[in-house]
Amino acid sequence: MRDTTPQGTYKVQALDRAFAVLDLLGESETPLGLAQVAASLQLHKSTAHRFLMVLERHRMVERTANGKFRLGLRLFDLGNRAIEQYDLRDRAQPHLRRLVAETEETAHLALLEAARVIYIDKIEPTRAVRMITRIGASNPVHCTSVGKAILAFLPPERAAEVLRRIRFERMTHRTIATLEALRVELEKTRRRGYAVDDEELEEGLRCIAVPVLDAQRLPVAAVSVSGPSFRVTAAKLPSIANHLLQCVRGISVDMGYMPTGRGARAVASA
Amino acid sequence: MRDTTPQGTYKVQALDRAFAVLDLLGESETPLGLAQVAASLQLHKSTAHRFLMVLERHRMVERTANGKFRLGLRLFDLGNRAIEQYDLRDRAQPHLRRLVAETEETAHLALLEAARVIYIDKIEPTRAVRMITRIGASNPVHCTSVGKAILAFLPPERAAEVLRRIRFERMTHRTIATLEALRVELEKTRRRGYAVDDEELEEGLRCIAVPVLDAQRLPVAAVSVSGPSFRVTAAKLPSIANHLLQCVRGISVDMGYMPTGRGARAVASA
DNA sequence: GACGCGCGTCCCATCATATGAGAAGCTAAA
DNA sequence: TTTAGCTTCTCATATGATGGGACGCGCGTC
Repeated sequence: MRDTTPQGTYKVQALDRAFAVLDLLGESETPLGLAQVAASLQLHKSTAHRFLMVLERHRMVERTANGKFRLGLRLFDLGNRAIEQYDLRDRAQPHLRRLVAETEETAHLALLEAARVIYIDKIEPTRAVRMITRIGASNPVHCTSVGKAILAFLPPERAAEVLRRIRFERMTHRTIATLEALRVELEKTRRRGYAVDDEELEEGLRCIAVPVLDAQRLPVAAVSVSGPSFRVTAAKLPSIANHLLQCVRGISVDMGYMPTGRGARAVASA
Repeated sequence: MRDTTPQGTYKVQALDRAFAVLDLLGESETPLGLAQVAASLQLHKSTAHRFLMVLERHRMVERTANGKFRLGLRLFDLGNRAIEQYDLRDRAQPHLRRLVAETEETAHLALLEAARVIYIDKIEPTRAVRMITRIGASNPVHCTSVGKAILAFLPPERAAEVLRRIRFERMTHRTIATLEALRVELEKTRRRGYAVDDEELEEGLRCIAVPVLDAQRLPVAAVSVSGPSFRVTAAKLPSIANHLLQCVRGISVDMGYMPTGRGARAVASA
């Protein structure tokens, strides 16, 4: 396994011990007494006591009515801040780079907002013709592969909400123009596990996308590969889709959404 | 006087510093560099560096691509374990969902800690405008309905303890600003059995809350319904309060606080 | 009631530990 | 190339954590 612990050096005994206490309390089903903590971690009573008091002052642990210790709510607070400021973008970037290297086409990372998709990152292959997309820009869901990828795997009620909001603007002669046609297309997307935009947003541009699923297997974003139709041919789609699936799986693991690297296919659940 | 300041003593410098680092990163919108951290906390570069390396080893912080630091996912993990131990949240959820279905407004579940309330769960109606509250966040007791709901039903000596700690920050022009005014409000809350926050935290936001009582009839949490003042009108309050009371009664039963489903009204004991 | 036991709290002399000055690296911009 | 700003690393020092041990409390047993 690629070890992410480059240096075992850098030690602060007090911190290692304190975190061991938190770990222990986190593992334990029930609150633990001072003596139990001290014994489990081979700490002297007085040492354990001091740590617990300090941790309590920081609300990292708290005491139950009978004086036992358990994890405190400050952790809950910090934890929520951690994922909040945590952005998908930084995590996804290395995976996107690899994807671009593999496919030699442009990759996008996008989020769904209302009935539009917003591109939060874009990676281009070095020698490709520049695409005109701008990070931060948005497009309607119904004519983008990222939009369809997210929509297809959203729970029905949330998908319905988005569908209601779509105004079927026509971008090219191939743009999906009706709710019914879109429904059919989403079903197709679910079955094959990836979404395709075949010149529906822009003439000559073909894209393919898969959703990034969170721990609840809900799509939080989508990754796409886009390129000129003459290079991104129908025959190549399955192979590109495969790279995409590997890519989003990597992202999910890095986000902590999937416990291990192996897990089943990221999509194709329904 | 019997000091409630449990311990100003008990110090472990290393821990205080480490938690200061986590606080800082939690406050900051963007990831911070080593130099920024060291400067903000008046630590020496090398000290800050050592701490960050250790924190990183424990996955309490992580580094962005450009080497800056932000909170790590271990905190998210521990934070979730922290609330798991109160299984209040899990047990309450179905009841909250029903409440939201009935009222079509946002419901919150909150705990009291020190002189603040911490939101541990939030359920939003499907088509509501999203509220900005973040799970894990906290607010002062005196300007929230959940805070007042808990405070009003706490035994006098424990309530006094909390009251002493309140710093009457003003959030809107309606925020309760004095201890006396708050006392009157709490008395009113006790009499009618539910607490109201009438734009005291945020302009245009009205909330109503009732406490969740444990087996000893002591409040352990509170449930609130919040919505824009134009929808949550004064006329609707009694009806919403009724739904709330049913909701917390259900929670109490599920938690094993009340032997049967019928028991008397959850509140209105005093 | 007295005793023993387990547990949490507290104190303080000792020395292991964290500390921080500073040097060395690294990268990007001038 | 130099400079500036940042991170990484080393090491002698004394600060700050450590843990032995005393104390007190509550509980169950004799």
